[in-house]
Amino acid sequence: MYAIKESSTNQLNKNIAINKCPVTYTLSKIGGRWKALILYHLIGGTRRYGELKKALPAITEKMLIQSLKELEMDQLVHREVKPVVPPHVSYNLTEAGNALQPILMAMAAWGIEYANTEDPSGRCMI
Amino acid sequence: MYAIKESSTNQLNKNIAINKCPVTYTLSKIGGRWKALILYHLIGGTRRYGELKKALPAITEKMLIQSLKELEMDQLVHREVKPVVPPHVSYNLTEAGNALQPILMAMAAWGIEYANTEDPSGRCMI
DNA sequence: TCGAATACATACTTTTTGGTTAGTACTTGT
DNA sequence: ACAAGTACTAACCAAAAAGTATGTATTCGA
Repeated sequence: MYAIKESSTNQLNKNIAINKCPVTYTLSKIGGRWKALILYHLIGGTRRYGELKKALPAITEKMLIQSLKELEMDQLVHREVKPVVPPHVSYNLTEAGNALQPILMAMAAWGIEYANTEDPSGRCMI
Repeated sequence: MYAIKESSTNQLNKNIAINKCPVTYTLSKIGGRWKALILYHLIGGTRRYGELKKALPAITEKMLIQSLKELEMDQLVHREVKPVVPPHVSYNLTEAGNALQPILMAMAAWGIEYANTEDPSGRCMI
């Protein structure tokens, strides 16, 4: 027989880990399928929403805006809207976002060295 | 109305990302709730199963061995069994695992700088 | 007046990840 | 004979993450 769950230990454990450990904290900000990738693309400089979409053909629009929104809330990217029509929205790294660059580069380097990724340039054109 | 799903785009997308992008590849190896943390603890040197368990009180045994197993399969940690009883199993980083050290350290440093984690030493005693 | 272009929003479903509970094997100490 | 210690294993389930499909607003140019 199975006992009843009263609250999410999953969520609880997550928060414990995030609050007590900087490594987990960092991972919570750049983890998931797409965030690191988006950040990596923004290292190149400001990008419009549509440019990101083109650079990441495999991502769905939902995941792209969802990720961008979370990154914005976490103050890793900055969103700028030009009030024109059709809309013109661009994204670029904040200071904290920029500070992730060494991590992202190190991850790319490690991946290039220890994996057989198809594109050894590390440009991440997914 | 909803169309029928014939195969996992989720899995597909994941594999595309992993195969084409070294950043995503790296993340796929150290992502998730516990792996980075375990690796981080192994930086200190060889640890027994029970030592890891004690160091990470919040992790369940299932997640600990599951993570260790995956890390072993990915050749990031090496598992050594002494055929005694009670069993004596220890884990340590492989060369590839060791090469992750700069990334882990950089993640810890970023977390310490940009978060208010409870333990600013970065020791990750969860 | 209709379509194209841009940047989203929302409701819903599937897939994956993580947690719960209970049990195993083997030997030493009491 | 039985508990304790060590390192697991497996069946089951809940919660989170990711994907699908469809719809919105605005204005310009044809």
